[in-house]
Amino acid sequence: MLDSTDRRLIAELQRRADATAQDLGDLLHLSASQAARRRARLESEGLIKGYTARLDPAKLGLSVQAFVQVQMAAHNADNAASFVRLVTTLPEVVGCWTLTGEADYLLRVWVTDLPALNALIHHRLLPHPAVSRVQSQIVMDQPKADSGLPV
Amino acid sequence: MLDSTDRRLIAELQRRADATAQDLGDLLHLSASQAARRRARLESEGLIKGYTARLDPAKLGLSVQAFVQVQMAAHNADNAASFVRLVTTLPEVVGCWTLTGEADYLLRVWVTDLPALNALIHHRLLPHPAVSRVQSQIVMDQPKADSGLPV
DNA sequence: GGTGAAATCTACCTAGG
DNA sequence: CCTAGGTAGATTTCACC
Repeated sequence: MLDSTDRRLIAELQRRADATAQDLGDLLHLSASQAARRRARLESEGLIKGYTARLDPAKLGLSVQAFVQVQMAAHNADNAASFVRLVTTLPEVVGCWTLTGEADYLLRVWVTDLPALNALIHHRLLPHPAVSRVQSQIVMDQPKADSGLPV
Repeated sequence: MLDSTDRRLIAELQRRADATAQDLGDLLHLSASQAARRRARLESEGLIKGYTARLDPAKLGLSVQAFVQVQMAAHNADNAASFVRLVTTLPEVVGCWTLTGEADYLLRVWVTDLPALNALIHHRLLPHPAVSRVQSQIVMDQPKADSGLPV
């Protein structure tokens, strides 16, 4: 249901989604029509959920990336739903995860500068009634940028 | 140099990179040729670095996502370079950041199951001579998936 | 795996501010 | 002079063989 050619195909599409069917065929030693057919199948199966542009944060004026750990005052569904609603409305928050362990939420944020990070924390996150504690760590370096999923 | 139309354009391309010039033109109330020209300009300027496919982890058999904090035994350039080399060769590690604070590296990993996570930690990370301590937290839920950068 | 019609892109042209 | 819209040729996709 997913052979090694499919895996090489999706690996390449994670690297370069604008590859043409001809490009993919050349890479996989397949005809363009076969490569296109495989890609269409992976899309319709939902394995490929879509395509996105990779942007340069610096060229958007985003110089500070940080991870923010957020602890909740109480662990109930209302608090959680309300906080998640807040987080989804904040464009600077590009990812949010709930983890095992003590911190309730881990946020990944991109902001223009340090004052913007402080504003986010003190004027958006901390005022929320369900939030009890917020701890942020700035990203100094990113030795491995978001590579795609392992295939 | 980057007007509101450009911003709406890149926002849409983060959402749906396979939009045609016609689609983008309709959205932005521009002709297809102008939308295509703006996209080409943003690509050549490097603001759009490329395009990638978004995959469904579950359909790839990846059921466990985790964040792994790694502390180094000593803080010197050789150790760091050696560890970064290791990390870049591990496909399960889809992101690696160095943060302010006590943990030296934060890794984001995708694995098939919990044993695979343990194997990664105990057979790949901990045996590295520069690594002193490893702490992992499993992702329970992802209320906000990797949304694009704020534009 | 191949083919042709349809869609799309791209380079060039013209018009208007 | 710069930006927008239009057009034709080249490229790519897609449905069918």
